[in-house]
Amino acid sequence: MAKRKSLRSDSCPVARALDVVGERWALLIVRDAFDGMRRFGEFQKSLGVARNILADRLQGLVEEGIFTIAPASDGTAYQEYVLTPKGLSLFPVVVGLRQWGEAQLFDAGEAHSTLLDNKSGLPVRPMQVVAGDGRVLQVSDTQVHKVRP
Amino acid sequence: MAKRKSLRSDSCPVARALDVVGERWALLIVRDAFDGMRRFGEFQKSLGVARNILADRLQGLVEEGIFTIAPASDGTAYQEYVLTPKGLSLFPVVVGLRQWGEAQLFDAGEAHSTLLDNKSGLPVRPMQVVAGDGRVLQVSDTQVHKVRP
DNA sequence: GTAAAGTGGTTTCAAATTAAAACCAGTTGG
DNA sequence: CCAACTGGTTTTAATTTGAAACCACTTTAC
Repeated sequence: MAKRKSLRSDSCPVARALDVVGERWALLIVRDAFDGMRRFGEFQKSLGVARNILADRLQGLVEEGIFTIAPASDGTAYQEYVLTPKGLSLFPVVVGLRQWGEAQLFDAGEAHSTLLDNKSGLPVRPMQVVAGDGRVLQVSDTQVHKVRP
Repeated sequence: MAKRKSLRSDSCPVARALDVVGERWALLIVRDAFDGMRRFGEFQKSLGVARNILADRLQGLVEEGIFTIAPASDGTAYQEYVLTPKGLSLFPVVVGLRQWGEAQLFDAGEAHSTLLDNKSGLPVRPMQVVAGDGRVLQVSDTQVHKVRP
């Protein structure tokens, strides 16, 4: 196939975002990091992904500033992959995907993991698009304001 | 390469969601649909994607129940791709990606499109993870409650 | 009514990407 | 100090991708 067209310079933020994290493994790695994983081997075991692919993706995510490489926190000479603020700010995206998956991709009665608020132990609220005055918005309540290309 | 491992049966909703929409074009097609596009040609022109790829992706999204095929609304014999409720419910995911892109992938002063509330004409609020009692949660305020695998 | 243009694909083919497995060097544990 | 662990890289083969050509049906223009 011809080389993938880069969307990095697209004026649409969705396109740019997907150019960076819109790949089979990227957000799963980030999800695992939200879950506390930091080591190459932890990600590899959790995801079952080929090691070369994982190495490539992690390097890409580091280049994108989503992870940083830090010395291992257990005192060994190994390294860890730690989320940057840029990576941490993907939290709402991953939670949105999680909730969509929970609602749309599981049979009734089929078990799945859930995201809980530590303080109350209860599930978090469904993600919603909210206007400045607090109204919950549907697609039809919004429009994209385009800038000149 | 070996055939891609399916995540369809993974107990993590994030993994299942990415198995369905975690592909370069899927959410861009959905984004265009949010923007009012319905015809094959509209998507093709907007995305610049090869037609065989677009045909394949649209067929997959129809099979997943994210789009339905409907007769053209302009009275011609052609067809249109219309979002189902399942597809419409991806709205918070796409908005989350948009806002992450806006915040992290544009230089200061670089123009980008924005999502506006029709009623006020103002940008929508940033997506946030919120607890039942209304507290805004960070990653560290939450944990995934796993079910038996 | 017919020809040209538009719509919505499918087919073909070369190049790029992916994955599995083997391999390897430095580190750690016993 | 030797075996196992960690974090990769290399090799190889299959799969996926994309561009372009092709095609059939529909609509529009004349």
